Amino acid sequence: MAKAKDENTEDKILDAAKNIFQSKGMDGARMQEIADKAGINKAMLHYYYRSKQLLFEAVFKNAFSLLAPQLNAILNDDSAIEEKIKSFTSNYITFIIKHPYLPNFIIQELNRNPEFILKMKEHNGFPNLEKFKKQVVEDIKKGNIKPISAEQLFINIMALNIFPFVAKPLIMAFTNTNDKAYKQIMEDRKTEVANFIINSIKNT
Amino acid sequence: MAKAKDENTEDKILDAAKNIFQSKGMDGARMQEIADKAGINKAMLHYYYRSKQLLFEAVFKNAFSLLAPQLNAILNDDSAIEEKIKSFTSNYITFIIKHPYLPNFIIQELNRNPEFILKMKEHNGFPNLEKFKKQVVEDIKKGNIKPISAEQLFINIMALNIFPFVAKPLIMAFTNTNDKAYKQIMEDRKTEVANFIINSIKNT
DNA sequence: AATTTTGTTAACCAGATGGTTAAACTAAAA
DNA sequence: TTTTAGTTTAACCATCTGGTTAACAAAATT
Repeated sequence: MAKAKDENTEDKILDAAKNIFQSKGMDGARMQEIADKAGINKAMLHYYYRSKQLLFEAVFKNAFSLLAPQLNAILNDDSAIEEKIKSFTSNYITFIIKHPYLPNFIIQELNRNPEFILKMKEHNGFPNLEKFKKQVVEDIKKGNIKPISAEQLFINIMALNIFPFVAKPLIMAFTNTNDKAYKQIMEDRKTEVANFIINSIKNT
Repeated sequence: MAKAKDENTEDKILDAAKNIFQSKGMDGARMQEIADKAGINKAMLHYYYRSKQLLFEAVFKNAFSLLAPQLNAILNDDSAIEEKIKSFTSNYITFIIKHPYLPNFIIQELNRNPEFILKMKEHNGFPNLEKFKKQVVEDIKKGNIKPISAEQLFINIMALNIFPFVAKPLIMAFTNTNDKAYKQIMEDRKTEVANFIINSIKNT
């Protein structure tokens, strides 16, 4: 993964930190390793980001702000619920294949430090269920879909999309697949998952 | 969480280590903290388990052997697929509510060290999909359920059951719920999830 | 050109951390 | 009662780790 050489130091640090933090977590990451990866002196990390904690937070916020818009796509979009689920599933899986460490990183670090989410909530663009709730209620009333709480449906959508990546080693072991086969299964899920959800909720 | 006082030292250590490792992970855990929690001298940890790594492995194997039988329940049981899903979902969620750190611990540490799963595969009783695959194929042939690959179905079942616990802080934030409301949602899922899955796969 | 500000480095530091050791203690065996 | 083997502790150690400092270099400002 060759880094652009015309990057300024601050960005070089952030890129390196992203890399190390996302694969090893806050506790497993070493400032020296980040400095080495960035090709600079360790003191520079502190010059630009003051402390490991602050550098970590910069990386975390960065990662989170990559994930949040994806979720908003399903929550605040105007399209029909069936369309939403289809496009979200396909887009989201494509997205994670591009950023494989992301969901696990966020989940792991939020579990280590749950108060952290409060800082994220302050940002505008933090995912919010209100609109989605209305849509679900409306669709149930119209008889388009079977009764289900919007929260449960939302959790199911997240679970089916995110979990397979978070639990990759577990799934590879249980299904006895190698990396290639796993990748294919994930590829299949781009349509599979949407069908699974829609089958479950649509009224026949 | 008062520990039984008649426990022998080895067990006291394992209990304390379980506690610390499962909430802080391998990297975040400190040997001194484990010793303190066990109420003994730090040297005892090394006397009984030689190193942090070996103590950790003891804890991990322990945790894994708690999870594996749960999965075998759905994979190697003889009951009908609909029954399986219902009982598994209910049992599994009950189980995790009792051991909230477990799934996250296993997933986190397997991601940190994916080769670790190989050691687990050696154990007999390691979950295996073969029987479940046959059952799914059979049920599709009979027209009981819609066509779906056993792997995808298995992944979906795991995802819907496990993810909400792994991503607890995320879900609480997005659905804007407190601990009590979250607990209720999980309680509801004991039946909700099974219905969701069965709705999706059963032929009408 | 002189000077101030910003960026960068090597060397260093204090505290934490996993692990060791030798001695003390305990209880069971001889 | 004495040995002996197993158990426990306090003190210690080498290394690692996040962070600091002081000197230096390169821009930017005057």
